[in-house]
Amino acid sequence: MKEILIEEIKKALAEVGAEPTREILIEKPNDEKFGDASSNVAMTLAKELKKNPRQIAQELVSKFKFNPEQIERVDVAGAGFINFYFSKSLLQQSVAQILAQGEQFGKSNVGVGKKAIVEYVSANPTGPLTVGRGRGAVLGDCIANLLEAQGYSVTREYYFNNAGRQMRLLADSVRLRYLERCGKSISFPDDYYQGDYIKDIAEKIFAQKGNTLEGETDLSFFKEFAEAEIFASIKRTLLRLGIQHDSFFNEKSLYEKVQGGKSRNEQVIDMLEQKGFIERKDGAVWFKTSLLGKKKVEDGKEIPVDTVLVKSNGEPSYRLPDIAYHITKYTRGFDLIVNVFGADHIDEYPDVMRALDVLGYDTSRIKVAINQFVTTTINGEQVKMSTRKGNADTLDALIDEVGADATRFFFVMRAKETHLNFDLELAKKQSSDNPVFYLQYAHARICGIIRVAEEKATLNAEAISPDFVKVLNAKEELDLAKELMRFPDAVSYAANSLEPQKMIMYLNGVAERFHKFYQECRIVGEEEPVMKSRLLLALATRQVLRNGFKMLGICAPERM
RNA sequence: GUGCCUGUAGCUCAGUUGGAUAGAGCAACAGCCUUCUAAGCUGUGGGUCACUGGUUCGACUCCAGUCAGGCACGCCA
Repeated sequence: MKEILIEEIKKALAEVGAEPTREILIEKPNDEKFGDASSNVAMTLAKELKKNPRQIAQELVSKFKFNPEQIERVDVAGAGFINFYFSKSLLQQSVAQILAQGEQFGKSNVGVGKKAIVEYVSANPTGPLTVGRGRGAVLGDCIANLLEAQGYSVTREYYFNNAGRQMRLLADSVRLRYLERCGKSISFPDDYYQGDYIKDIAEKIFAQKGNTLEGETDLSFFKEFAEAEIFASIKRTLLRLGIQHDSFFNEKSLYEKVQGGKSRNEQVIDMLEQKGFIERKDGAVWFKTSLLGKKKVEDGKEIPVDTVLVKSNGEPSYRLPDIAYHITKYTRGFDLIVNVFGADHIDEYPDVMRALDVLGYDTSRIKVAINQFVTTTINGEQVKMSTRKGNADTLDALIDEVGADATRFFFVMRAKETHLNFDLELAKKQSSDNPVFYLQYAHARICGIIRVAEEKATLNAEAISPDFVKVLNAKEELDLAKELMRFPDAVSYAANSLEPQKMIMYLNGVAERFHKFYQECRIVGEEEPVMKSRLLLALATRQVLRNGFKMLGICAPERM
């Protein structure tokens, strides 16, 4: 529908002899008396054409040739808004169209033939997922769903590192707990992993091996055992939320030699060196980010800053594999690269972008979704989340308390850049305060109506002729149809901005319109044509809710 | 100290390249169930859009500064 309006505006502009300098925007006015769709195109052109915006709008409107079956009338209002009013038959037909398209309704083909990669979670296997991680996990998953709905072929990737200092620390933490379990007295350092899960892993080792590993000083067994346990637990937690990755990318592979005898890490250094961005000093290899404008300010003076890629002990810093990893996203042929990560990783990303940029990669393909932290409060008191300290609020515990649907919903119902305050006490309450119930209730209600209607009127709702949509007439019916019609726009809007919460906002509107319709319009017991037309509308509403729920990854319950 | 994010109703938050009378849920108050699920619907009250200045026909939106909170600032990952 939007396309039709934009097309017609473009045609009219051409006739008037004006060029649309900016994208033509169609909005839904916030007051229904201003029509069903609105454009401010006349006002944006006022300055260039040196004309009164109202006059421009009038001229455009006089050129419009709309099908009266679709657009009833067009007005000019306010400072120069062009307001469109949809005709009844358009709304009626849209209901039939939704039912015909079924699960496909809301999908778009803008991404067909394009490959997208969404990297999310990417937590190293050092402990259970925290509540804070859950936000990025759900956000990333919803973004992947939305992109799929846009037609992209989407790869969901988890990038992880099972080497390095943190893993050694983890392994030794497990070893010490194991010795403790064997009855040895140990001293457990403060900077080791404190969580109870370490003891659980040690317990498992003890159950399998008894005290045969007491004298073991090599950490590799402990490391591998702990890693396998923790990874399994992470995957289990994610699965509870319906999250499954297609690909697990091990950072270690970037250290391994590929054809030509060099690792991908080394290749990055070679390429940067060719471009003149490498400097070797103090025994380390530096990326000359200072040449690219990186600086810090100290005592009012600006100091250019370079970045270490290989430490003086010969080990790469994490930035080097990060760059190499991103290059693989290009070489693997992804057209759209989405990275989802928490605010704590905000500093590494400009370095990666700088490197990709100087190496000639098109960084406009990369979209970054940075989610702010989740602060959890218990009894009004803030709890800091840290895996190492062991007082972490685990994502698993949260799912136990509030269920998978509410967990997913809570994490994406707010804009990602807000600091989400997750009140555990409130979330535990399984009451009607819970906003996810409002949506799901609408779905359950529809299912209930259809059940009763099929029983009492002995009919098959799915088999009702779509011709009955022509009976739809009441304001509440047409308002609901109008809202349903907007679904495809809502999906692409949410997908383009990587903001699943816009989907929730939209679905809330649908539920609201449905509840109003329900209040005013009875279905069962009405005359047959009216009943059938309303059943069609209810079915279309159910379809939109289902399609939307699927993108959010929440259930569509038949009863509540 | 520097960078990024945030500040909108009592609370949690929406607010579409700057546009029409700043919205929703919860909480409060008042109504609506002999009829398809009242986890719903209707209505009322509630605002210095953190503060100050600037840009312009027009600013919650853009710019500058101030205040408050979060995060990050390592040859840790």
